[in-house]
Amino acid sequence: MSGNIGASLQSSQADSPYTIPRRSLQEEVTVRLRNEIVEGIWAPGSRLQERILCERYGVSRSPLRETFQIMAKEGLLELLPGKGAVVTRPTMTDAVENAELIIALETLAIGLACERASEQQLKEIRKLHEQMRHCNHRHDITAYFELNNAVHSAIVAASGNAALISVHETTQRHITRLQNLSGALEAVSDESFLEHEEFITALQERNADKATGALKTHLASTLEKIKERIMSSNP
Amino acid sequence: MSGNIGASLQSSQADSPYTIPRRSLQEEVTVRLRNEIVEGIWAPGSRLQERILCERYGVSRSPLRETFQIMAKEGLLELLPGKGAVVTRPTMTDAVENAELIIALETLAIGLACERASEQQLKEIRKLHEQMRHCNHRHDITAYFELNNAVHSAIVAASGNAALISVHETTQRHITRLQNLSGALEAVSDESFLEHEEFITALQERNADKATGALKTHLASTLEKIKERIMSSNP
DNA sequence: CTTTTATATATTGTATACAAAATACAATAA
DNA sequence: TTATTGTATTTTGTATACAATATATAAAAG
Repeated sequence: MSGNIGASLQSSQADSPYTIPRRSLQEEVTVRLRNEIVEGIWAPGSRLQERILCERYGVSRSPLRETFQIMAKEGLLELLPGKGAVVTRPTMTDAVENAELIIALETLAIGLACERASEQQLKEIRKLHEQMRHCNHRHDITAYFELNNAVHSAIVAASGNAALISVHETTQRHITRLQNLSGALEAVSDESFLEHEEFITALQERNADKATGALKTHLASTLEKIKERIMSSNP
Repeated sequence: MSGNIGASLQSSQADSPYTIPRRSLQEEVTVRLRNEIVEGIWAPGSRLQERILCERYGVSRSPLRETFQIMAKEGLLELLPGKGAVVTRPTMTDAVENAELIIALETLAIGLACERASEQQLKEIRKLHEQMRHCNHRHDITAYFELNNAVHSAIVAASGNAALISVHETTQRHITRLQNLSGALEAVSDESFLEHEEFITALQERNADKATGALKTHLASTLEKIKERIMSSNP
């Protein structure tokens, strides 16, 4: 199997005299399983049998079970004692809850970023935003969507608050998963893009009030659109 | 050893014909180790050797290592590949970051609670608050502190947002740990209690604007006091 | 005496083994 | 047929075994 983590790792050694990669099998498995669940490869409600996944990734049960604990903590798996791991089944409620949460997180982040972001970071954010403009013109929804996540992550990163960054990452992942599962990519409209431009500009001006206001408006309307799409796809 | 989880669990069966407890050793160990780190029994920077903890809890390495992953995810342990688990060393920066985060979380929560809390929940919150009043009079700082956490948790619970509840729990735990380590229990002053009363009252009136404003004020001033205490205890 | 290197010990990362529980399935009774 | 019960199989929970890495200690070189 080409994706055999165990086999591929055994022959890999230090990449350079300075950097020490030292990643455990568990870390590799975590990244892969997490991505596969977020991408919808493992359907909600699926039972993940240890033997199957051990064979898939070419690892034994020990690292896999450690991964299971992490994924459960992240809310992607549910561990039923004595029964095993089941992929969580996101609901409309989950979507709303995570959206409410991420709005609060990003509102905090952009306010902090207005104070603390380096000029370099602001430039990078603007750059990503301009790439979004390009994708909007070309109607490249997938790239637009990925860039959008990248912009929001970059703003949170610019807040410099590690605790916030960590929570945001998990929350954003949940939302991405929901969008993948429902097929509801964020609406790419000129109107939505203009909202986006507004808080990016305010951020560059380090105008916290304006930035938080514009961001809240944008996220609220985005949430509404996502809700509509989910509703129409789940009749 | 009296705290031997493995031995005590082996003989424990279903508590009632209806509820099936079914807790794994890993869950038991997680609860215990987490509490011990939060309480400061394991000092920041301590290396947690598997053999030692296995003996302490009377379990083998498998459940312990699963616990390690969870604790690392929660930010209480750092897992150094090849070297093992080290108890994280909270910094002043961590305190500020978590405080910024929890303010945002609780602000969101109280707003949602104003809309969604049941009358029963509001009554319960008021009850806890009245107990705080009592502790304030008696200068029972420890009980006051615990009740304070309970009130804030209850408000978050009343938001009905599971994602928010989960993140808040972890964040509050970090802050509690910081207070335990620094010996900086929340300042119990009449002024602080009056601030507290203000947002509790606003919540009961379901006045979201007033409640969020009062809560923000209270948390900000609490943060300042904690900062002062940490500063003075870490010269 | 300090530094280095070699060796031994300890500790972790991963795999496997074993027992208990859950699931699947077939045989039997109603 | 449907329900039930007993049995076989699978799967999990936990413990242990083994190999690789890291740490500690001691010997040797400077």
